[in-house]
Amino acid sequence: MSSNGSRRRDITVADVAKAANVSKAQAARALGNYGAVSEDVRERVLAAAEELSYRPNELARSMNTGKSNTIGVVVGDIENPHFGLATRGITDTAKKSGFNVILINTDEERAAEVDAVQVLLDKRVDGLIVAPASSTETQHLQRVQDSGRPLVLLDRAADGLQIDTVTVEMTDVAYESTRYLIEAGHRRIAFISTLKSAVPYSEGVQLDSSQIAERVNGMDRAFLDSGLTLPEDLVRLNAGDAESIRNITREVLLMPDPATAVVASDGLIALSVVEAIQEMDLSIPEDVSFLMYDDFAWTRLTSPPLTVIAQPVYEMGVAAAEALIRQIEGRRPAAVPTFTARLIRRNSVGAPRKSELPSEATPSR
Amino acid sequence: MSSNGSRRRDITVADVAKAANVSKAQAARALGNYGAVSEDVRERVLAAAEELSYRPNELARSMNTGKSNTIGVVVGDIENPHFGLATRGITDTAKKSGFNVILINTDEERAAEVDAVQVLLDKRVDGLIVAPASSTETQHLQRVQDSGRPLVLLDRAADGLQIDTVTVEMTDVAYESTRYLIEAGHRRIAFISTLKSAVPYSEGVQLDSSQIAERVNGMDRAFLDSGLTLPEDLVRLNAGDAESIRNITREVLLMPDPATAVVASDGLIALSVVEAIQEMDLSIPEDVSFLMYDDFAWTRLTSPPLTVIAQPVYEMGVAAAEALIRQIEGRRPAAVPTFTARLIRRNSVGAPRKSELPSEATPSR
DNA sequence: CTTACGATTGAGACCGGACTCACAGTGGGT
DNA sequence: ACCCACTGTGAGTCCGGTCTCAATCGTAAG
Repeated sequence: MSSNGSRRRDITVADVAKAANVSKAQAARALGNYGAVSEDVRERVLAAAEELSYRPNELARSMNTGKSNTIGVVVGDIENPHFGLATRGITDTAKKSGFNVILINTDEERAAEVDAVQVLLDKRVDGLIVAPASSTETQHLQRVQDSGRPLVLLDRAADGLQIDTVTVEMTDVAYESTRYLIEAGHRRIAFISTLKSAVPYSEGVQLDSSQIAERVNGMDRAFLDSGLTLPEDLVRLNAGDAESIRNITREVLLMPDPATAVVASDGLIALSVVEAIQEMDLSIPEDVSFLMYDDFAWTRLTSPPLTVIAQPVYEMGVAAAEALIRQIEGRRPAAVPTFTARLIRRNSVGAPRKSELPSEATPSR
Repeated sequence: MSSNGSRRRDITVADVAKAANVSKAQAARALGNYGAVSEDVRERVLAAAEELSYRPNELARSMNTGKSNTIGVVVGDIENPHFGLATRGITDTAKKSGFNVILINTDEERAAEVDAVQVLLDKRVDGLIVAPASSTETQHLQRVQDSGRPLVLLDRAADGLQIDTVTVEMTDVAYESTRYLIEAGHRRIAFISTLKSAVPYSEGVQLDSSQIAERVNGMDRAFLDSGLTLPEDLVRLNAGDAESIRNITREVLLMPDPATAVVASDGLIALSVVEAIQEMDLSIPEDVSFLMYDDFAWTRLTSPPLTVIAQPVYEMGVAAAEALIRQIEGRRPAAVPTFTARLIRRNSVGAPRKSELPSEATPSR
C-alpha cells in the first residue's frame, strides 16, 4: 500500500481534482467546504481525497488567508517550572481555539528576545505572547505593536507601552510578607533575584523588571511603615547560575551584620539558596528564616515546609492566551483580569536567632 | 515615521524592487543573496529594503523551498520538569542549527497525539520529535515515516518500527536499584506508574511503554536473581492525578502485607507519594523506604535527601534534536547514542521497620 | 573587427491553496 | 413563452517568495 520511501511529492488539490474528474476549483470547494458544490461532485472529491490520502498544505493555506493559526510564545526559560506552568496554560487555551504554539527560549537575554520576536513575525504568526526580559528596553515590542500584529505581555510590563499585559500585582504581597518577617523580629532581610543590573541596588536605582521593582517597593514600604529602613546592601541582583546564587547566599549570611532572613525571588533561586543554607549547616527557621516566590509542590515536602508567595501562574497563561486570541479575532473589549499573589505561611519563618531587638525602633503597630 | 495603526499590508520584494528601480527578480536575488547581482543594484536594493523595513515572508519562502526551518515536538506534558528539560535540550540544539520549534502537548492521550502529529505534518514541519504515549499503537508514527518526513522518538520506543529513538536503557538500573532495596531487606517493593493499562499488572501483561516495561523487567530479574519473586500486586499502573496517586500510596502501605519500600516512576508521582507518606505520619526511611526516577534539584532538599535514578534528560533532548537534524539534512549515518541512567544513593532507603526477614529465602550473593 | 563567453537583468512560471468572475442550467413567477 | 434568481462549474488570478530561461551587455580572445 505505502511502500516506496521518501521523495514522494505531496498530493495537492490538483491531484485530487484530476482523480475525481472535476476542476481544481470544484475540488477545492468540496474540500474546503465553501461555495456551491453538488452532492455528486462532493462525494467524488471526498472519495478521491481519501483514496489519495490528501492533506491540505497549511503553509499554502496560510499564505493567502493571511492566518497561520499559530501564536508565538517567547519566554525566558521553559526549564523553570514557573514558565512551564504558564506555557501549559497558554497551550491548553490556544488548542481550544485551534491555535498552535511556537515556543522560543531566550535565556533571559535581550538579544535573543529581539531575535525571537523577529523570527516569529517573519513566520507570520497570528500573534505573540512575550515575557519580556526587560521592562525598559522595549523597542522591539514597540515594533511588533507598530506592525499591527497582536501582542500580549506576560509576567512583566513594558514601561510606557500600551500593550495588554497579564501580571500579578506584587507590591501588596511583598509588603505583607515583609511585614510578616519584620513582626517575627527580622531587620536584616535579604532579597535575591536573577534580575540583571549594571549597578548594585540602592534607593532610586531604576529596576529593569516591573515585577522585581514592585517586590522591592513593597519591601521598602513595609520597612518604612515599621519605622525602619530597607537594608539596601541585602538586595542582591545578578544572581545567575547555581554557583553564583550559592555565593551570594553565603555572603549575606556570613557578613558582619548578617541577614537573618532570606527571600528568594523565584523557584530556581530558592533551590540553590536552600542548598547553600543546608551546606552551611544552618537550619530553617532556627538559624535563618526563608521565604520564596512561587509555590511549587516540592516546597511542601522539605522540612520544614517552606513559606511561599503563590502566584496563579497557570491561570495567567490562560488569561494571556485568551487576551491574545481576543485581539486576533478582532474583538478588543474585555479587560485583562488582574491577578494577585498570596502569602502561604508554612514553617520556614521564625524569630531570628540572637533576638537582639533593635534598641531605637520597634515595629509600629 | 511609523504612525498609522494596523491594517498595513506587508512590504514585499515587489515593493522593494519598485523603490530600487529594478526588476522583482533582481531585488529577490540581492535580498536572498544568490545569483549574480551588480554592486550597484545590490546597494540600491538593500537601501530600499532598509528604508521600507522589508522583512521576507517565511511562509512564502517555505512554500517553494519546501523547507520551513521548523521542527515539531510532541510531548506528554511540558509541565513535567522531565519534559521541560528535554524540551530545553531540543530547543537549544535546534536554535543552533537555525530551526524553530512548534511544541504540542498531548496530556499523554493517544488521540491528542495522533492529532498533534497530523497538525505538524500539515504545517509541513521539516521533521518531528515525538515522545509517544504508547509503544504499541503506532500507526500514526508509521504514517509519518511513510510520508518520508524525518522522525525521531524520545524516551519511549515504538515496537517494531525502524525509527531513530533516543532512550535510556532502564533494565540495568532498575535491576541495580531493586537489588539495592532487596539487600537492604525489602521484599514488598511497590512500583507506581502513570502508565495506563486496562488490566492490573501481572506476569506476561504486555506493558504499553518500553520504558516502564524495562523497569519492571529489571525489577523482576532482580527478584529472580535473589531467589525471590516480584510482588505483582504492588506494581501499580494507572496512577493519574495527585489524588489517585495518594490513594494508591495509602493502599500499598496499609494493606495486610504492606509495602516496605515504594518506587515512584517519575518526579510528578514522587511528589504525591512523598506527600501521602508524610500525611500518614510515616517517616522516610525509618517506616518506608523511597526511591524515584528522575533526579530533580529538590530531591536533595528534603530530609532525608531522596535516593534517585538520574537520567540524562537534557542530553537526550540534544541527541534527539541532533539525530533529527541529521536526517533533515540528509546525512543518515551517525548512530544515535545510547544513554544510561544512574542510581544515586542518598538517604531515603533503609532497612524495613519490622525486620521480619523471610524465612525460606535469603538474598543470593 | 568579429566572436565568444561570463556577468547582468527582466519576464514569467511555479509552489498549493483560496477566491473572483463569467457562463451554463434550472425552476419559479407572471 | 420570457425573465430572473439561483445553484454549479471551470478558467484563471493572487499570495510572496524562488528559480528558470532567454535576452542584453561588456569585453577579452582570435
